[in-house]
Amino acid sequence: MHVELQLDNQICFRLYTAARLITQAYTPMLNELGITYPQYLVLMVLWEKDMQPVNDIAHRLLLETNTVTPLLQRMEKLGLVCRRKGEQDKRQQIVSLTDKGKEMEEKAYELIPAGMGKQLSACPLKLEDYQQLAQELDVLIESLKK
Amino acid sequence: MHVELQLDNQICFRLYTAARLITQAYTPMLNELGITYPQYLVLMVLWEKDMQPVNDIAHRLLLETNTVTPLLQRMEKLGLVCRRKGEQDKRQQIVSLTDKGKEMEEKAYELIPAGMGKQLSACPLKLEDYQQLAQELDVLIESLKK
DNA sequence: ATCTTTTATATCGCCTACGATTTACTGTTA
DNA sequence: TAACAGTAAATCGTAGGCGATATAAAAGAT
Repeated sequence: MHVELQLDNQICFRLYTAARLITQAYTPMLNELGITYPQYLVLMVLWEKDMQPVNDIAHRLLLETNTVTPLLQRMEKLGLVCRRKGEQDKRQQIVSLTDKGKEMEEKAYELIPAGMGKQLSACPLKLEDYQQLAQELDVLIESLKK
Repeated sequence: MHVELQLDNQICFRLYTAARLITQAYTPMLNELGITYPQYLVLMVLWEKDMQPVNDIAHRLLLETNTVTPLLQRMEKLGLVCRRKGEQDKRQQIVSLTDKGKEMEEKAYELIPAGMGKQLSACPLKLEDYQQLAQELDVLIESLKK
């Protein structure tokens, strides 16, 4: 078989796998919070800056609105966010955190860094390795978004 | 907000994003082949070694059988693989490539390395960077699979 | 040999992702 | 201002991922 087509030689397969596995590592903590990983991402975006239109959230996460809209609808049902029409631009839906959504930041702060630290304690990567990894991923991401 | 919970500080968000974007980069070539990225992964596994039970394919890809089974069912409909009961162990389904599935390797070899090279030509990462990235991802993956 | 446990797949339900299309509203132009 | 092009969300359909459960066959125990 062609060497170029071997699974072991593919950066994409590694990214695909690493992304799934590290998301799975978040799951126990996220289960305690009652949310999923993409929902956690949306909350992080809103913790940084509350009251954003759907498009801004989607751009921040590099997702399409047809992914984010249903995500927000589910989060609204969970009582984490609320959505209301934009006042200057009525096409927009402005998404804001409910009290429950805001309070979840403290709970996440108590659970997630500790939980991930525990799960990655066996991982021999050092702080510099993570920083380098982050930097290389940023370069790759920047090149791939058109 | 807590620095630990900022999107920009999260390796997981980078992996999640990089995985999605690089998969999207494969899509134009995979569309020409009429398959999806996970289907391409299964084909690569079978190009390496034909006639494998569902479990072996799933283990190779670090996926669950409840992901792989429907994937294989769709690939069977596309005429890429066929499945038949194992002879020694009748619980197993042995998956093998059809002629169409085998021929796709050559087409993939013509399309994919060239297509990805083109899309990553703007990416400033060098060969050593990719090798290092691959190595760090392998370490991370190894630590995360239980 | 029968009963129990384990194992290999399959099925079900929910939640993403995302291409394609639709709807409502805005901004622009004739 | 009436028509039109552009934009923000929403909707629809298809294909993953994955937890939970079901089913059938194999392996082990009594």
